[in-house]
Amino acid sequence: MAEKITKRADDYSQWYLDIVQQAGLAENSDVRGCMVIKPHGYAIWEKMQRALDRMFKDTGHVNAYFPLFIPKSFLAKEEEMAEGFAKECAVVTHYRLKTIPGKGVQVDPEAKLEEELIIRPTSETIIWNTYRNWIQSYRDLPLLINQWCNVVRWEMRTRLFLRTAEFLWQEGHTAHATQAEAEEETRKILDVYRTFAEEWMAMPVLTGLKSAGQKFPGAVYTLCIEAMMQDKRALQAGTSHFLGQNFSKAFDVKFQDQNGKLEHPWATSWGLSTRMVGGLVMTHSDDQGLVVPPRLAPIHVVIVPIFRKPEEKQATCDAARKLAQALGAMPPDPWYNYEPLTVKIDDRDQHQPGFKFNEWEVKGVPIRVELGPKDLAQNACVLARRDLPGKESKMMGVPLAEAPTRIVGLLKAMQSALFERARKFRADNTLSVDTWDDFKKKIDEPGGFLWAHWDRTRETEDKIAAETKATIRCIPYEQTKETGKCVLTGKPSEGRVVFAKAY
RNA sequence: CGGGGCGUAGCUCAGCUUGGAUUAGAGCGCUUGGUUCGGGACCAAGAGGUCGGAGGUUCAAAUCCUCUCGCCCCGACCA
Repeated sequence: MAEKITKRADDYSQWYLDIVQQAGLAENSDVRGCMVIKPHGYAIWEKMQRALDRMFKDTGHVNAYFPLFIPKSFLAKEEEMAEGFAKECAVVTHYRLKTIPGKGVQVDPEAKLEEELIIRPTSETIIWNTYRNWIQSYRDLPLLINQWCNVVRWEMRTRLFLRTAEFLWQEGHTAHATQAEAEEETRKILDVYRTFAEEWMAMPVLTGLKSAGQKFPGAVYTLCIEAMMQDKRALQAGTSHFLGQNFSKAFDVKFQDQNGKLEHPWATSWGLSTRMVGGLVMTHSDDQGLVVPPRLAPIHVVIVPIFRKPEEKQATCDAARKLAQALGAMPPDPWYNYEPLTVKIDDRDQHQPGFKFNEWEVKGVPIRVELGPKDLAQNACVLARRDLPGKESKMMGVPLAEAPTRIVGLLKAMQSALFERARKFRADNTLSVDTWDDFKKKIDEPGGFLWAHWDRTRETEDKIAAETKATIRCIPYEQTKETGKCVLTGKPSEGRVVFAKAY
């Protein structure tokens, strides 16, 4: 355990892989492009799930589950979606193997499926095929359903969490009687995502509209939250789509309104995936290891008792257990989703304290408590915050009786400090550009988010992408009204959009 | 899918050019015992590898050849 982590400044993508590996988040599996999410990584995902799930429930959504397999013909019913996903679909063609003595197994050619099944890259088709039977009256609407599941997109090039062939996510699929209501839902979910990203992940995000070139195939438009990683590249962190009547028409879903008239319902869909775990790593972690925002930390506090003699071990561990109990008994707080604080006591005697300090720093535990004979003698302990590493920032001589309250205070302080730091980083790496020369220069150096005018055409967007590798990340909601000239073509523009190189 | 790099112990790698005396090695990690213990301890003794896989050349292959699989980087692609 605990070797060197490549410095961010030396090799950012190696640094990312080192963090993921050494913090025990995930590893590559023997299946190309598919990862094994290890307990510590999965625990973070579970925390994300619980926080998001509560937010979905609080906004009236319910969970359900739809099949992994989708008849191939379903995909074809919505043409734009078929086009968008055809190239990355895994296909099931047979339903049986046969064993060959001494040679293992082979696909039984007799067992060919009449209709091939694709493995869901997303579930709009099977869900809207099901909704046809569920929706008859305006009284059946709105239908507000979410599912937590895995999906498969056969990616050429994969990176742990950020882009894998199989990943975990939630996908919401709603049906509404009116266009206005569906559009409101699309916005409402975007707001849920923004709140989740900023308040739970401590990850500042831009919210806005995707350009036509970047939207979800099958959507009328796509809204997104977009974050900046520490290498100044953009990460699409969540998307919410207004689907219009595209799927209700494709799957012939109709309802009778109050006047007895048959109408196609209006749809939305929205998703957020395990990619967010990668985003979390790349937003907060440092050269020492993982940094997890306290609200999503699987372990909030680690207590390291310090001892040499058996009686010291006894005494410090007793005190550690007492403190852990006191922390666990803190009143339920929506701030950590009404869950008890999790506390780990590291009483292993095969490692020295210094080793343990480093190991828990690599794993990103927000608060460390050091508890040795000297502290015990004055009924105190030492506290250290993960985002302020080093000996200097330790808080010495904190009375044990006050420790639980102090720790909760530190967790909250750390959460906001992480958010502020990330926000400042984004602000420091965001600039406006007005000329094409300036754009080409600044997209490479210094890089980051470039606010620029754009003539709203697909051709210009593609040209800029081809020449600079920068894409339009979003057309932000929050911006000052300003007319100008497209940075490439000079044609009139009614507002700036954000360009960046993206993951 | 194209270009490049790399696959030898759990991890990082040496050995390969010039095939054979290396009985396949080192450091870290792991096991056992002892001394240690407030920022990655030390000593000793151990366990652990069909050299990514399959063919081929040869008296002899980790080493040479062919094919194949995987990983990393760059490109193309990417809701």
